[in-house]
Amino acid sequence: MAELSTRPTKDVLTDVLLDITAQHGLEAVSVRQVAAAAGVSIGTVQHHFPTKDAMLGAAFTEVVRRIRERVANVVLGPDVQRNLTTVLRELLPLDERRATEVRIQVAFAARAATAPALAAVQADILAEVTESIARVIALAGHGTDGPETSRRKAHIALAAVDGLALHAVSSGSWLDPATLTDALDHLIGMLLVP
Amino acid sequence: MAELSTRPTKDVLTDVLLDITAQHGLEAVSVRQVAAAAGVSIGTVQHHFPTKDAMLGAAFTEVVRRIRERVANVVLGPDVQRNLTTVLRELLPLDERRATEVRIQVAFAARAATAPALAAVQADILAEVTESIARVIALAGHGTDGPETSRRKAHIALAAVDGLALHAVSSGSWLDPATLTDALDHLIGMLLVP
DNA sequence: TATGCCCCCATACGACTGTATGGTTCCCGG
DNA sequence: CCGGGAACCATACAGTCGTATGGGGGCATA
Repeated sequence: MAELSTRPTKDVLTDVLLDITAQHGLEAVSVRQVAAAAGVSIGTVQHHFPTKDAMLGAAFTEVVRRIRERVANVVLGPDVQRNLTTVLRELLPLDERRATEVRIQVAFAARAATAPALAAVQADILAEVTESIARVIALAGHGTDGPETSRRKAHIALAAVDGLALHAVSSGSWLDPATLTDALDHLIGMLLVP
Repeated sequence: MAELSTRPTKDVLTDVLLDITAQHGLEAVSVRQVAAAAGVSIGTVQHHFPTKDAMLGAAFTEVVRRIRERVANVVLGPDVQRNLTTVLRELLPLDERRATEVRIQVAFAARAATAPALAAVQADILAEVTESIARVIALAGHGTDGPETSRRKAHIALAAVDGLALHAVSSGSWLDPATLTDALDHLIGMLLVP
Protein backbone atom coordinates (compact mmCIF):
# COMPACT_ATOMS: atom_id res chain seq x y z
CA MET A 1 0.00 0.00 0.00
CA ALA A 2 1.22 3.49 -0.83
CA GLU A 3 2.73 4.83 2.35
CA LEU A 4 1.43 8.26 3.28
CA SER A 5 4.79 9.73 4.21
CA THR A 6 4.24 11.84 7.33
CA ARG A 7 6.89 14.47 7.65
CA PRO A 8 8.84 14.69 10.89
CA THR A 9 6.97 16.80 13.43
CA LYS A 10 10.08 18.85 14.03
CA ASP A 11 10.13 19.99 10.42
CA VAL A 12 6.43 20.76 10.49
CA LEU A 13 6.98 22.92 13.54
CA THR A 14 9.69 25.06 11.96
CA ASP A 15 7.61 25.39 8.79
CA VAL A 16 4.64 26.56 10.81
CA LEU A 17 6.87 28.98 12.69
CA LEU A 18 8.11 30.47 9.45
CA ASP A 19 4.56 30.74 8.13
CA ILE A 20 3.49 32.71 11.19
CA THR A 21 6.58 34.89 10.82
CA ALA A 22 5.82 35.66 7.19
CA GLN A 23 2.22 36.55 7.90
CA HIS A 24 2.26 38.29 11.26
CA GLY A 25 5.90 38.90 12.06
CA LEU A 26 8.33 37.30 14.46
CA GLU A 27 6.69 39.08 17.41
CA ALA A 28 3.54 37.02 16.83
CA VAL A 29 5.40 33.75 17.28
CA SER A 30 4.64 31.98 20.54
CA VAL A 31 4.92 28.38 21.63
CA ARG A 32 1.15 28.12 21.86
CA GLN A 33 0.59 29.62 18.41
CA VAL A 34 3.06 27.25 16.82
CA ALA A 35 1.54 24.28 18.61
CA ALA A 36 -1.99 25.24 17.61
CA ALA A 37 -1.11 25.91 13.98
CA ALA A 38 0.73 22.61 13.76
CA GLY A 39 -2.14 20.75 15.43
CA VAL A 40 -0.06 19.41 18.29
CA SER A 41 0.13 20.10 22.00
CA ILE A 42 2.40 22.54 23.79
CA GLY A 43 4.30 19.64 25.28
CA THR A 44 5.15 18.30 21.85
CA VAL A 45 6.75 21.59 20.89
CA GLN A 46 8.73 21.50 24.10
CA HIS A 47 9.82 17.96 23.40
CA HIS A 48 11.42 18.94 20.09
CA PHE A 49 12.65 22.35 21.19
CA PRO A 50 13.47 22.61 24.89
CA THR A 51 13.19 26.39 24.82
CA LYS A 52 11.74 29.06 22.62
CA ASP A 53 15.15 30.45 21.77
CA ALA A 54 16.18 27.02 20.56
CA MET A 55 13.10 26.93 18.36
CA LEU A 56 13.92 30.32 16.88
CA GLY A 57 17.51 29.29 16.36
CA ALA A 58 16.46 26.18 14.50
CA ALA A 59 14.06 28.21 12.38
CA PHE A 60 16.78 30.68 11.50
CA THR A 61 19.05 27.80 10.53
CA GLU A 62 16.29 26.60 8.22
CA VAL A 63 16.03 30.09 6.73
CA VAL A 64 19.76 30.09 6.07
CA ARG A 65 19.46 26.67 4.49
CA ARG A 66 16.78 27.94 2.14
CA ILE A 67 18.84 30.95 1.09
CA ARG A 68 21.86 28.76 0.46
CA GLU A 69 19.74 26.37 -1.54
CA ARG A 70 18.12 29.08 -3.64
CA VAL A 71 21.45 30.64 -4.53
CA ALA A 72 23.16 27.32 -5.15
CA ASN A 73 20.35 25.85 -7.25
CA VAL A 74 20.58 28.53 -9.89
CA VAL A 75 21.66 26.79 -13.03
CA LEU A 76 24.51 28.67 -14.59
CA GLY A 77 24.18 28.84 -18.34
CA PRO A 78 26.63 29.99 -20.98
CA ASP A 79 25.27 33.54 -20.93
CA VAL A 80 27.35 34.85 -18.03
CA GLN A 81 25.53 38.15 -17.77
CA ARG A 82 22.16 36.49 -17.58
CA ASN A 83 23.43 34.30 -14.75
CA LEU A 84 23.89 37.37 -12.59
CA THR A 85 20.35 38.47 -13.35
CA THR A 86 19.00 35.03 -12.46
CA VAL A 87 20.78 34.89 -9.12
CA LEU A 88 19.78 38.36 -8.01
CA ARG A 89 16.19 38.01 -9.21
CA GLU A 90 15.84 35.07 -6.87
CA LEU A 91 16.40 37.42 -3.92
CA LEU A 92 13.74 39.96 -4.91
CA PRO A 93 10.06 39.70 -3.92
CA LEU A 94 8.86 39.34 -7.51
CA ASP A 95 6.06 36.93 -6.65
CA GLU A 96 4.26 35.82 -3.53
CA ARG A 97 6.62 32.92 -2.90
CA ARG A 98 9.69 35.13 -2.96
CA ALA A 99 7.88 37.88 -1.04
CA THR A 100 7.19 35.39 1.72
CA GLU A 101 10.85 34.44 1.87
CA VAL A 102 11.88 38.08 2.00
CA ARG A 103 9.48 38.82 4.84
CA ILE A 104 10.98 35.97 6.83
CA GLN A 105 14.54 37.07 6.11
CA VAL A 106 13.77 40.66 7.07
CA ALA A 107 12.17 39.57 10.33
CA PHE A 108 15.21 37.56 11.35
CA ALA A 109 17.67 40.20 10.16
CA ALA A 110 15.92 42.79 12.30
CA ARG A 111 16.02 40.54 15.33
CA ALA A 112 19.68 39.78 14.66
CA ALA A 113 20.37 43.49 15.08
CA THR A 114 19.87 43.08 18.83
CA ALA A 115 20.51 39.34 19.26
CA PRO A 116 24.21 38.45 19.02
CA ALA A 117 23.53 34.73 18.58
CA LEU A 118 21.50 35.37 15.44
CA ALA A 119 23.94 38.02 14.26
CA ALA A 120 26.71 35.44 14.03
CA VAL A 121 24.59 33.22 11.79
CA GLN A 122 23.61 36.23 9.70
CA ALA A 123 27.26 37.20 9.26
CA ASP A 124 28.05 33.70 8.03
CA ILE A 125 25.32 33.56 5.42
CA LEU A 126 26.06 37.08 4.24
CA ALA A 127 29.71 36.25 3.72
CA GLU A 128 28.82 33.08 1.86
CA VAL A 129 26.26 34.64 -0.46
CA THR A 130 28.56 37.58 -1.12
CA GLU A 131 31.26 35.14 -2.16
CA SER A 132 28.89 33.31 -4.49
CA ILE A 133 27.81 36.53 -6.15
CA ALA A 134 31.42 37.62 -6.44
CA ARG A 135 32.19 34.48 -8.41
CA VAL A 136 29.30 35.09 -10.79
CA ILE A 137 30.41 38.68 -11.25
CA ALA A 138 33.98 37.63 -11.89
CA LEU A 139 32.70 35.46 -14.74
CA ALA A 140 30.17 37.97 -16.02
CA GLY A 141 32.66 40.82 -16.02
CA HIS A 142 35.03 40.79 -18.93
CA GLY A 143 37.65 39.12 -16.84
CA THR A 144 39.25 42.46 -16.22
CA ASP A 145 38.16 42.66 -12.59
CA GLY A 146 40.50 41.43 -9.91
CA PRO A 147 39.07 39.28 -7.13
CA GLU A 148 38.88 42.20 -4.71
CA THR A 149 36.96 44.27 -7.24
CA SER A 150 34.52 41.43 -7.75
CA ARG A 151 33.96 41.16 -4.04
CA ARG A 152 33.37 44.87 -3.72
CA LYS A 153 30.83 44.72 -6.51
CA ALA A 154 29.23 41.70 -4.88
CA HIS A 155 28.88 43.62 -1.63
CA ILE A 156 27.14 46.44 -3.43
CA ALA A 157 24.98 44.12 -5.49
CA LEU A 158 23.77 42.11 -2.51
CA ALA A 159 23.17 45.26 -0.49
CA ALA A 160 21.20 46.85 -3.30
CA VAL A 161 19.08 43.76 -3.86
CA ASP A 162 18.41 43.27 -0.16
CA GLY A 163 17.67 46.96 0.19
CA LEU A 164 15.21 46.84 -2.68
CA ALA A 165 13.61 43.77 -1.13
CA LEU A 166 13.37 45.48 2.26
CA HIS A 167 11.84 48.59 0.74
CA ALA A 168 9.34 46.53 -1.20
CA VAL A 169 8.00 44.45 1.68
CA SER A 170 8.11 47.23 4.27
CA SER A 171 6.20 49.77 2.19
CA GLY A 172 3.25 47.71 1.11
CA SER A 173 3.22 47.64 -2.65
CA TRP A 174 5.03 50.90 -3.23
CA LEU A 175 7.65 49.04 -5.27
CA ASP A 176 5.92 46.79 -7.75
CA PRO A 177 7.69 43.89 -9.47
CA ALA A 178 8.08 45.89 -12.66
CA THR A 179 9.93 48.66 -10.86
CA LEU A 180 12.08 46.10 -9.08
CA THR A 181 13.15 44.30 -12.24
CA ASP A 182 13.77 47.63 -13.91
CA ALA A 183 16.00 48.70 -11.04
CA LEU A 184 17.78 45.36 -11.10
CA ASP A 185 18.49 45.64 -14.81
CA HIS A 186 20.06 49.04 -14.38
CA LEU A 187 22.01 47.88 -11.34
CA ILE A 188 23.51 45.04 -13.33
CA GLY A 189 24.30 47.40 -16.15
CA MET A 190 26.20 49.57 -13.72
CA LEU A 191 28.00 46.60 -12.21
CA LEU A 192 29.30 45.30 -15.50
CA VAL A 193 31.25 48.32 -16.56
CA PRO A 194 34.83 47.98 -15.36
CA MET B 1 16.97 81.36 39.20
CA ALA B 2 18.04 79.45 36.10
CA GLU B 3 15.00 77.52 35.00
CA LEU B 4 15.73 73.83 34.57
CA SER B 5 13.79 73.39 31.37
CA THR B 6 11.94 70.12 31.78
CA ARG B 7 11.08 68.57 28.45
CA PRO B 8 7.51 67.47 27.78
CA THR B 9 6.90 64.05 29.22
CA LYS B 10 5.42 62.91 25.94
CA ASP B 11 8.71 63.56 24.15
CA VAL B 12 10.68 61.83 26.89
CA LEU B 13 8.45 58.79 26.49
CA THR B 14 9.03 58.43 22.75
CA ASP B 15 12.75 58.99 23.26
CA VAL B 16 12.84 56.25 25.87
CA LEU B 17 10.88 53.98 23.58
CA LEU B 18 13.35 54.51 20.78
CA ASP B 19 16.24 53.89 23.16
CA ILE B 20 14.79 50.54 24.19
CA THR B 21 14.18 49.71 20.53
CA ALA B 22 17.77 50.48 19.60
CA GLN B 23 19.19 48.41 22.41
CA HIS B 24 16.86 45.44 22.75
CA GLY B 25 14.60 45.58 19.72
CA LEU B 26 10.97 46.52 19.24
CA GLU B 27 9.84 43.24 20.78
CA ALA B 28 11.28 44.35 24.13
CA VAL B 29 9.10 47.45 24.21
CA SER B 30 6.27 47.28 26.74
CA VAL B 31 4.26 49.92 28.49
CA ARG B 32 5.84 49.04 31.80
CA GLN B 33 9.39 49.13 30.41
CA VAL B 34 8.84 52.55 28.90
CA ALA B 35 7.28 53.85 32.10
CA ALA B 36 10.11 52.50 34.25
CA ALA B 37 12.87 53.78 31.98
CA ALA B 38 11.24 57.21 31.88
CA GLY B 39 10.77 57.23 35.65
CA VAL B 40 7.01 57.65 35.49
CA SER B 41 4.04 55.45 36.28
CA ILE B 42 2.09 53.24 33.93
CA GLY B 43 -0.86 55.56 34.19
CA THR B 44 1.21 58.47 32.90
CA VAL B 45 2.12 56.57 29.77
CA GLN B 46 -1.55 55.76 29.28
CA HIS B 47 -2.45 59.38 29.76
CA HIS B 48 -0.23 60.49 26.86
CA PHE B 49 -0.82 57.44 24.65
CA PRO B 50 -4.20 55.80 25.10
CA THR B 51 -3.00 52.54 23.61
CA LYS B 52 0.29 50.83 22.87
CA ASP B 53 -0.29 50.99 19.13
CA ALA B 54 -0.75 54.74 19.42
CA MET B 55 2.56 54.94 21.25
CA LEU B 56 4.33 52.94 18.56
CA GLY B 57 2.73 55.03 15.87
CA ALA B 58 3.93 58.23 17.49
CA ALA B 59 7.40 56.77 17.86
CA PHE B 60 7.50 55.81 14.19
CA THR B 61 6.40 59.34 13.28
CA GLU B 62 9.32 60.62 15.32
CA VAL B 63 11.66 58.25 13.47
CA VAL B 64 10.41 59.58 10.17
CA ARG B 65 10.90 63.12 11.42
CA ARG B 66 14.51 62.32 12.28
CA ILE B 67 15.22 60.82 8.88
CA ARG B 68 13.68 63.79 7.14
CA GLU B 69 15.71 66.13 9.30
CA ARG B 70 18.97 64.31 8.73
CA VAL B 71 18.56 64.31 4.97
CA ALA B 72 17.35 67.90 4.82
CA ASN B 73 20.02 69.28 7.12
CA VAL B 74 22.87 68.24 4.86
CA VAL B 75 24.46 71.44 3.69
CA LEU B 76 24.91 71.34 -0.03
CA GLY B 77 28.24 72.81 -1.08
CA PRO B 78 29.57 73.68 -4.50
CA ASP B 79 31.19 70.25 -4.93
CA VAL B 80 28.14 68.43 -6.27
CA GLN B 81 29.72 64.98 -6.18
CA ARG B 82 30.72 65.39 -2.57
CA ASN B 83 27.14 66.32 -1.71
CA LEU B 84 25.97 62.87 -2.75
CA THR B 85 28.60 61.30 -0.55
CA THR B 86 27.57 63.43 2.40
CA VAL B 87 23.89 62.57 2.11
CA LEU B 88 24.42 58.84 1.74
CA ARG B 89 27.05 58.67 4.49
CA GLU B 90 24.45 60.03 6.87
CA LEU B 91 22.38 56.88 6.33
CA LEU B 92 25.19 54.42 7.06
CA PRO B 93 26.07 53.18 10.58
CA LEU B 94 29.51 54.76 10.54
CA ASP B 95 29.49 55.65 14.23
CA GLU B 96 27.46 54.70 17.26
CA ARG B 97 25.00 57.55 16.80
CA ARG B 98 24.17 56.54 13.24
CA ALA B 99 24.22 52.83 14.16
CA THR B 100 21.56 53.53 16.77
CA GLU B 101 19.41 55.30 14.20
CA VAL B 102 19.82 52.43 11.77
CA ARG B 103 18.83 49.86 14.36
CA ILE B 104 15.66 51.80 15.06
CA GLN B 105 14.85 52.18 11.38
CA VAL B 106 15.42 48.49 10.74
CA ALA B 107 13.18 47.51 13.64
CA PHE B 108 10.30 49.63 12.35
CA ALA B 109 10.84 48.60 8.74
CA ALA B 110 10.62 44.96 9.73
CA ARG B 111 7.44 45.54 11.69
CA ALA B 112 6.02 47.50 8.75
CA ALA B 113 6.38 44.35 6.66
CA THR B 114 3.39 42.86 8.52
CA ALA B 115 1.67 46.03 9.80
CA PRO B 116 -0.15 47.94 7.04
CA ALA B 117 -0.51 51.12 9.12
CA LEU B 118 3.26 51.40 9.48
CA ALA B 119 3.79 50.36 5.86
CA ALA B 120 1.94 53.42 4.64
CA VAL B 121 4.21 55.71 6.65
CA GLN B 122 7.24 53.81 5.41
CA ALA B 123 6.13 54.21 1.81
CA ASP B 124 5.81 57.96 2.30
CA ILE B 125 9.24 58.48 3.78
CA LEU B 126 10.85 56.21 1.18
CA ALA B 127 9.29 58.18 -1.64
CA GLU B 128 10.39 61.45 -0.11
CA VAL B 129 13.98 60.43 0.55
CA THR B 130 14.24 58.88 -2.90
CA GLU B 131 13.14 62.17 -4.41
CA SER B 132 15.70 64.10 -2.38
CA ILE B 133 18.49 61.80 -3.48
CA ALA B 134 17.30 62.02 -7.06
CA ARG B 135 17.69 65.78 -6.95
CA VAL B 136 21.22 65.51 -5.60
CA ILE B 137 22.07 62.96 -8.28
CA ALA B 138 20.61 65.16 -10.99
CA LEU B 139 22.98 67.91 -9.90
CA ALA B 140 25.95 65.63 -9.33
CA GLY B 141 25.55 63.94 -12.69
CA HIS B 142 26.86 65.95 -15.56
CA GLY B 143 23.38 67.16 -16.30
CA THR B 144 23.04 64.48 -18.96
CA ASP B 145 20.60 62.40 -16.93
CA GLY B 146 16.91 62.87 -17.44
CA PRO B 147 14.67 63.04 -14.37
CA GLU B 148 13.55 59.45 -14.73
CA THR B 149 17.14 58.27 -14.90
CA SER B 150 17.95 60.22 -11.76
CA ARG B 151 15.07 58.64 -9.93
CA ARG B 152 16.11 55.18 -11.03
CA LYS B 153 19.60 55.85 -9.78
CA ALA B 154 18.19 57.24 -6.55
CA HIS B 155 16.19 54.05 -6.04
CA ILE B 156 19.32 51.98 -6.46
CA ALA B 157 21.42 54.29 -4.31
CA LEU B 158 18.97 54.32 -1.42
CA ALA B 159 18.46 50.57 -1.65
CA ALA B 160 22.18 49.94 -1.66
CA VAL B 161 22.81 52.21 1.30
CA ASP B 162 19.92 50.80 3.31
CA GLY B 163 21.01 47.30 2.38
CA LEU B 164 24.54 47.99 3.53
CA ALA B 165 23.18 49.47 6.75
CA LEU B 166 20.95 46.44 7.30
CA HIS B 167 23.82 44.04 6.68
CA ALA B 168 26.07 45.96 9.03
CA VAL B 169 23.73 46.08 12.03
CA SER B 170 22.32 42.58 11.55
CA SER B 171 25.66 40.82 11.31
CA GLY B 172 27.41 42.24 14.34
CA SER B 173 30.53 43.96 13.15
CA TRP B 174 31.02 41.97 10.00
CA LEU B 175 30.96 45.19 7.95
CA ASP B 176 33.23 47.71 9.60
CA PRO B 177 32.99 51.44 8.84
CA ALA B 178 36.02 51.28 6.57
CA THR B 179 34.41 48.63 4.39
CA LEU B 180 31.17 50.60 4.33
CA THR B 181 32.80 53.85 3.20
CA ASP B 182 34.81 51.93 0.64
CA ALA B 183 31.64 50.36 -0.73
CA LEU B 184 29.89 53.71 -0.74
CA ASP B 185 32.72 55.34 -2.68
CA HIS B 186 32.55 52.70 -5.36
CA LEU B 187 28.77 52.85 -5.46
CA ILE B 188 28.91 56.58 -6.10
CA GLY B 189 31.55 56.06 -8.74
CA MET B 190 29.21 53.64 -10.49
CA LEU B 191 26.27 55.98 -10.18
CA LEU B 192 28.03 58.92 -11.77
CA VAL B 193 28.93 57.31 -15.07
CA PRO B 194 26.60 58.10 -18.03
C1' DT C 1 7.64 -10.75 29.00
C1' DA C 2 9.95 -6.80 30.86
C1' DT C 3 12.88 -2.37 30.35
C1' DG C 4 13.68 1.72 28.50
C1' DC C 5 13.44 5.26 25.15
C1' DC C 6 10.80 8.28 22.09
C1' DC C 7 6.90 10.89 21.13
C1' DC C 8 2.98 13.05 22.62
C1' DC C 9 -0.39 15.04 25.82
C1' DA C 10 -2.68 17.78 29.83
C1' DT C 11 -2.17 20.74 33.35
C1' DA C 12 -0.23 24.10 36.47
C1' DC C 13 2.72 27.91 38.06
C1' DG C 14 4.57 32.39 38.18
C1' DA C 15 5.64 36.25 35.54
C1' DC C 16 4.38 39.57 32.38
C1' DT C 17 1.20 41.69 29.08
C1' DG C 18 -2.29 45.71 27.66
C1' DT C 19 -5.93 48.11 29.49
C1' DA C 20 -9.57 49.97 32.82
C1' DT C 21 -10.75 52.40 36.94
C1' DG C 22 -10.51 55.76 40.46
C1' DG C 23 -8.02 58.91 43.06
C1' DT C 24 -4.75 63.08 44.08
C1' DT C 25 -2.51 67.36 43.02
C1' DC C 26 -2.03 71.55 40.54
C1' DC C 27 -3.09 75.41 37.75
C1' DC C 28 -5.96 78.38 35.09
C1' DG C 29 -10.25 80.84 33.48
C1' DG C 30 -14.83 82.13 35.21
C1' DC D 1 -13.63 81.50 45.39
C1' DC D 2 -14.47 77.65 42.57
C1' DG D 3 -15.38 74.45 38.81
C1' DG D 4 -12.78 71.81 35.57
C1' DG D 5 -9.39 69.93 33.00
C1' DA D 6 -4.61 68.34 32.61
C1' DA D 7 -1.03 65.53 34.50
C1' DC D 8 0.21 61.96 37.29
C1' DC D 9 -0.17 57.90 40.29
C1' DA D 10 -1.62 53.16 42.35
C1' DT D 11 -4.05 49.25 41.79
C1' DA D 12 -6.73 45.61 39.65
C1' DC D 13 -8.32 42.48 35.97
C1' DA D 14 -8.21 39.14 32.47
C1' DG D 15 -5.37 37.15 29.34
C1' DT D 16 -0.98 35.30 27.41
C1' DC D 17 3.62 34.24 27.96
C1' DG D 18 7.57 30.57 28.65
C1' DT D 19 8.49 26.72 31.16
C1' DA D 20 8.16 22.73 34.57
C1' DT D 21 6.04 18.44 35.85
C1' DG D 22 4.02 14.06 35.41
C1' DG D 23 1.79 10.71 32.90
C1' DG D 24 0.43 7.61 28.82
C1' DG D 25 0.96 4.72 24.70
C1' DG D 26 4.13 2.44 21.05
C1' DC D 27 7.98 0.00 19.80
C1' DA D 28 12.45 -1.93 19.89
C1' DT D 29 15.76 -4.57 22.41
C1' DA D 30 17.32 -7.40 26.18
